[in-house]
Amino acid sequence: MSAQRSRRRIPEATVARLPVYLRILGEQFEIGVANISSEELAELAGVNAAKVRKDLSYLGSYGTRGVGYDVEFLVYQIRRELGLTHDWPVVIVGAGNLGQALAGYNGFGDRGFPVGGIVDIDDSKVGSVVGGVRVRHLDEIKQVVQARNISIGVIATPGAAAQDAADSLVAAGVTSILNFTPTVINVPHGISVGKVDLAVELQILAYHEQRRANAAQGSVAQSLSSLSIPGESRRGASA
Amino acid sequence: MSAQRSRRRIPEATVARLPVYLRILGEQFEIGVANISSEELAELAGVNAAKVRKDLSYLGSYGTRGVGYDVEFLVYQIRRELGLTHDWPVVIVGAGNLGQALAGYNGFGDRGFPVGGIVDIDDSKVGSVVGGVRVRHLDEIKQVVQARNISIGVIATPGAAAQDAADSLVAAGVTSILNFTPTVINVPHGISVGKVDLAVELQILAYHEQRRANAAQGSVAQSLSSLSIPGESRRGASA
DNA sequence: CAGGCTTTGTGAAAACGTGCACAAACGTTT
DNA sequence: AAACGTTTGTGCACGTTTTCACAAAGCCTG
Repeated sequence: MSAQRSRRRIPEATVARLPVYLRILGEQFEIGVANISSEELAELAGVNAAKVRKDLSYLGSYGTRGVGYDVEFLVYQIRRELGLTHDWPVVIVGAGNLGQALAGYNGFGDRGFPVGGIVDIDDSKVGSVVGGVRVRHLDEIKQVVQARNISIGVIATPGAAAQDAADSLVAAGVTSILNFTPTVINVPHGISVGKVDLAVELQILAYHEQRRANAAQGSVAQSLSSLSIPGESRRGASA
Repeated sequence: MSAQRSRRRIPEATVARLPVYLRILGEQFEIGVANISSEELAELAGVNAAKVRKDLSYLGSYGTRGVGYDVEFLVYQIRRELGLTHDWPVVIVGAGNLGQALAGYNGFGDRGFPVGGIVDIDDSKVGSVVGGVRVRHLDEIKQVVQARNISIGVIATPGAAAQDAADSLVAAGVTSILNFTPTVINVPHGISVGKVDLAVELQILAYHEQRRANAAQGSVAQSLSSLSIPGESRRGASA
């Protein structure tokens, strides 16, 4: 039974990076890499090596000094910490363009999040099959959620319907929501919300583009264009 | 003519929130709201009012004490700061499931990012029309980019092709990339990279779900699970 | 089994982001 | 024109995240 007691709480910034490490480690394992150093993993993830070590240290002391980390073991530990030891079926609200694309996207189920149901408010969509799942009416969401014990919902409706969708999801018993609309949704305490907004991402890039343009105009031609590595980072969810 | 000189650099966290304010302000303007306080805007955006004021203060002192902010003027200022005073056509690499969904998604062009081109490496896809744009071959990407003076590229390929796509985009002259694949890409200095990864978002939610489950098991059924309203934040790009 | 080389794990410092609290500034009312 | 209520703009303290730097711990070689 349980040897491990209460893990220290993992910082949100670290939680957001663990999936990236996980994916990379999985790939490395596939191609036969049995051991990896923080330096190598950092290179592949596009981050600082010290950050990798600190992130991994929240899982426990699973590295070997002078050697590195056992890839397979690390994969197991990260999966365990993220709660990926079993599947998390999701319910998609909205069977329009986006909902259909999401349902058809295999990289969804492949990564432990099978589509457990799709609902839509539009009768003309109900009954059709997308991604191998039959679309049911929004009114039946509670049955869908409870039948499969679903705790994660995805909102893929038009923005105007997002709050209604969120309310329906919460009423049906869902406790985590991934919102693909640009609308900000309100949920009760205790419900986690994640957001993906294409327009926001593009507008951030536009800001950098515009900044580049201004800088080029302000100063003269500058910059060496030596190759190097990028740099990513992530966001937090709720708390 | 340029009256304004060098703006102070805006923190990345603020840049990520400005699009959210912008959207809300646009909606408010549509329904006839001419003036708004930081408190009201904060409520609608799901953030702290002081944060709203600090964010807006990076644009300049455009509020009126005792009154609030002029909605229309604020919309203009944010758009100007984000570089949204003109369209930014984008080129999509990959005409598969995701690429087609993106091209067909109107909320893309509607928000100032029209699809200026789609390319794919697969000859069988070349020539078909998605979202009103004809798919061209990856080899022609440079012509596509230069003909429309495109500076933003979107990677919607399978993960394994992401680095190649990034290289092609950079070679074609694109300076900002939005990567929809789970693969981490390397780009030269000076190229901005944004990333959208469904699996990562879901895995973060899974972590919170699992944590909730553990907590419920660890302690007895406890009262209200205190934690969490929404609360979002965003990421930085490269440099 | 000692000495050298490598790599982890982590304290401590620096950088960054958030939220409180309040003076300054504005409109309104008397 | 003074007193009052409202709301901005920001200094400051606090919390979080990143980065540095190095001792501790392991392997390997001779």
